[in-house]
Amino acid sequence: MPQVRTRFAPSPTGYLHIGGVRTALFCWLFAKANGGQFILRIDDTDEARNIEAALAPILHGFRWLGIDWDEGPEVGGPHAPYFQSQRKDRYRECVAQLLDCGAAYRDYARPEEIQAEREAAQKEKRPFLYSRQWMAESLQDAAAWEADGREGVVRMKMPREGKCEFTDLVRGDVAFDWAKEQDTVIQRADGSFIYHLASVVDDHDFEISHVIRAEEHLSNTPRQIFIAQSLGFDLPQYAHLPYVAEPGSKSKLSKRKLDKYLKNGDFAKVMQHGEAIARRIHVPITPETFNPVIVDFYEQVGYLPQAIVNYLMLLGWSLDDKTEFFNREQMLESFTLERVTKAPASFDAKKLWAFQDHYMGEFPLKQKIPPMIGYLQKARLISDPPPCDVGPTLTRIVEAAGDRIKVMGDVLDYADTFYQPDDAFDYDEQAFAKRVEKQGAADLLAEFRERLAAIDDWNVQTLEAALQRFIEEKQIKIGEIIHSIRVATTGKGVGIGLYDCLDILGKESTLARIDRSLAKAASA
RNA sequence: GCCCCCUUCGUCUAGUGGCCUAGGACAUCGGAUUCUCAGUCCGAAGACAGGGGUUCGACUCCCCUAGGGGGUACCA
Repeated sequence: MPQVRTRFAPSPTGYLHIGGVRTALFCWLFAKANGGQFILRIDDTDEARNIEAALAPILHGFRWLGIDWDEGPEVGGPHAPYFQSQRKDRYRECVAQLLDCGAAYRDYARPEEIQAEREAAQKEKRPFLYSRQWMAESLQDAAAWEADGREGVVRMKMPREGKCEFTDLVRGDVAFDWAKEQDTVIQRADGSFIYHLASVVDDHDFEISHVIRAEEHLSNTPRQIFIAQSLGFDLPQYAHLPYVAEPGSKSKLSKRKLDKYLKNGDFAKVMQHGEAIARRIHVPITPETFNPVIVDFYEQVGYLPQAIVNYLMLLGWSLDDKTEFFNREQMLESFTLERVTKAPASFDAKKLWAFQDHYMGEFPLKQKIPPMIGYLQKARLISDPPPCDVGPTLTRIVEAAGDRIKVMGDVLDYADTFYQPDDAFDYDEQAFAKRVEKQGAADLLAEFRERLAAIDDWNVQTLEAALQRFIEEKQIKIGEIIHSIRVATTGKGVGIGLYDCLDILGKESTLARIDRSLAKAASA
């Protein structure tokens, strides 16, 4: 096989769409699995103003996911520039060549005139084909029409017989009638260039061997093939991927329909969970920047990139009937286009969550600590720079929390109380009412507080022993006391194991917190 | 309207004529374990879009219908 080169061509929109990443991932995977290169090209044909700013989050997102590019923005490469906005001279040259060889023509029809022909055809239920009435056969034609105030566009003079046949690496053999293909515009009246022309020229110039893109381009392929062939280019291999569909439907996933997706329970849960974290770390929550259709959402909330990549890889691809987890090497070893599915796959935020759960579980404790310190800082629970003793304590907390922490941001829920002052930590009032203010609970708590006060050697074992002895003497079940201790010392109804909790807190804090809670209960 | 593509449990999928009374995963629902929560273990329920062919035999091949999606743009 000749050198494999694939490309992904994002538009600088300011955000990285989850569906776009999936397509890019497959391009990257295919290139890397075949010892090739992955190129990033920027589709900024329409006069985008602030390209740099709109591009930054996209490049950042790719890097975060570990999808690195061999050529493109910021890294350059032998075919630079990789921005369509900077390649207009080249497109102009190609249009001239197309005009010269007769594959394209200048057309002076007004949009209304084309529209009228189209409607007439539809009325008669026959396929529309432009009459080429305003096709300039000569310079004189052109001059005359221009004098008439008409504006010219450049159209491809598509073949009107035969079939366009090609083999798609995902779809198999596909065929289109040439006669059904419109004389597509390649250059607008204002001189700007249409995507199809730019794309074909770029793919050729950048030596792209495999055009892997979303299936919405399948129907566009014949016209691109014609443009490429007319320019004398060798054709790349094509592979059209099914698009990523919205939760619970087969429509294409779109950033704009967030409201609709939030009606889906699983999607809503993931969103709410993310929002709760975002609020605590002061990340603005707007549909434009913060929602589960955008990759940045996951980075903010603290998902692991490998979870996202693994999930996305399995959206429209599978190795067999069993294998679910792939590390980098396994991905590259097993990825093939042949095993890409043909039908669209809906995005299931809950399943992504399950992958996150898995990868978080095997992520080394030590490596969790630095990012988690970041969350504590952003939530203003600790200073920046962090106090030097934060590491060991946080490690104990995180270890005790175990797999309760699903994403990095969850650390806030389990650690916050340990970083708040004994006289000012927050209470979950509902839990407090249920467990501390309950009949008799405060008395038991007060009694057990004295047992705690008597412990000299404060550790998990002695704490557990003390509580066990206490419930035996009192002839009560552990459930009758343990919850009130938890709420009294942490303010929360749920949390890490109680003995770990008290040990981390230390004797002094534990007693102070119980006292504060008893006072609070008494005053209620 | 015309052209093209697609269609297996709620979701992601395995399945290339007999291995399928259709397998796995997520979600769901039970039950067990546990100091809460999370987890873990065990179990249950759940699909070949419909109709015709072809064949000894069809989830697998062919045709039709329906549904979904895309294209038909001086959008990408």
